[in-house]
Amino acid sequence: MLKIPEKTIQRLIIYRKILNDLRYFGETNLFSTKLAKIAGYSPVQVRSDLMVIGYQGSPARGYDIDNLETSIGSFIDAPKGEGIAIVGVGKLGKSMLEYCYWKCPNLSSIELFDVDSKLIGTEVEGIKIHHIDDIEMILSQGNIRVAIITVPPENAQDVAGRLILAGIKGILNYTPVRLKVPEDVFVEEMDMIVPLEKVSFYARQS
Amino acid sequence: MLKIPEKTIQRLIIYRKILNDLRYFGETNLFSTKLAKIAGYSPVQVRSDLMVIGYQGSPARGYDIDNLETSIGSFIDAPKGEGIAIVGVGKLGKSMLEYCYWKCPNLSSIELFDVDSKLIGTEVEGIKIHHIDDIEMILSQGNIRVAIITVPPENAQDVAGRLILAGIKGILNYTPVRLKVPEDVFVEEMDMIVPLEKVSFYARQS
DNA sequence: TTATCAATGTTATTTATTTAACGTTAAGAT
DNA sequence: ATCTTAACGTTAAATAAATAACATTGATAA
Repeated sequence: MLKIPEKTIQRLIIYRKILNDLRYFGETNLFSTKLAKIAGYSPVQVRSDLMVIGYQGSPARGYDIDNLETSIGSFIDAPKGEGIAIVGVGKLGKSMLEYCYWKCPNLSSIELFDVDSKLIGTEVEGIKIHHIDDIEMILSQGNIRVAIITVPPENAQDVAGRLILAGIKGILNYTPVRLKVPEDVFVEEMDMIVPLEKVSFYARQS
Repeated sequence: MLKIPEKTIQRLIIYRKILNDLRYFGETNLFSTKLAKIAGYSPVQVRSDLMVIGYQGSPARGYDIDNLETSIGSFIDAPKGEGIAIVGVGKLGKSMLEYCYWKCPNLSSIELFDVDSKLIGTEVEGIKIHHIDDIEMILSQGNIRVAIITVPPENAQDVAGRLILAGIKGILNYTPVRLKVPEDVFVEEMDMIVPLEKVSFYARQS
């Protein structure tokens, strides 16, 4: 399978969000220049990204917003919706849950896990928290391939290992730990100290 | 000034964290191979990154952990520590605050802002929450150049504008809004939907 | 003292990504 | 009907980033 650059995928997701917003405001079509300006890229970048998904616009009318949004969706999204697991239901985990719960249109299911016995069995947003030992049992039922890790750093690698055994193929790692995973597992680093220090650095350069 | 690639800066920050951990466990020196393995990059990558900061190792002993950590620090960090402002003290803002408060060694000050009158004047981690209208007044006193935006999307652009007027040069944008900023302001997009959809996509590819 | 050797620093090559160039298309005007 | 034009799709060039190649270092041991 042809490997599509991560940056292209990221931009497509951003385009889709913008198109969604514009459609909400009643817009029906737009040109690459406008999309580029809103997204913060160049028009050529936009056009060559759209080439990847094979979407055809018209020189006269540009892109049909509704159509393009749908096209990006069918390229990016899991056809039957994505199920995710959130491991670690602390403050950050709860933030994530609420965010996903309300803002992710393509989420078909969310499972919550923790080790704290005081939390097990309680509910957040109507979703019950399971003990982490039940991960394999629960994940084997649904077709959940994505997990979010929001546990203390010392438990991160262990949790990652269990998730992978349970069939997880994509991880959002909110811990500062560098996870060791098989190469068919996709890890996105979500630690917030790195970007904070990075922004601090570049803010000073300007 | 020579522009240093963002990826290099990110990796340097990651190296520094790893070195700090190793030092904590009593290690004194290491080779590029080991650092690369832990970080998940190639040894050449590590060496050429370290070239950027001009750090010299020894073919026989590799890199002195203590020295290298300090060298990266003096390259990356603000000499007198960095002050940051967090705008929007909801669940996510509070998570961020706690995280920064406990985990960021180089933070010299944190200011909190919100619009909710119920929050103004109350404290989190002993830090008082100010009204957003006081941003310019308060930021003009300290030398705060970095801000974290964790407000509802509809207020994001307005907040960004005010921050920039108040002299902010770097922004961590936790909203899904594409901010319009002058080009001397560095923005790091922290929206979590994009990476979630991205991981979902690549998890399906494998 | 000198030869060995493993790991470094640096330059060159390759690969990936972005930007530019240019031919193509189709609506609207002449 | 044909010309103009602005934006598209695609190929080519330029830039940026990662990798490979190789010369350099300096501690160790013969």
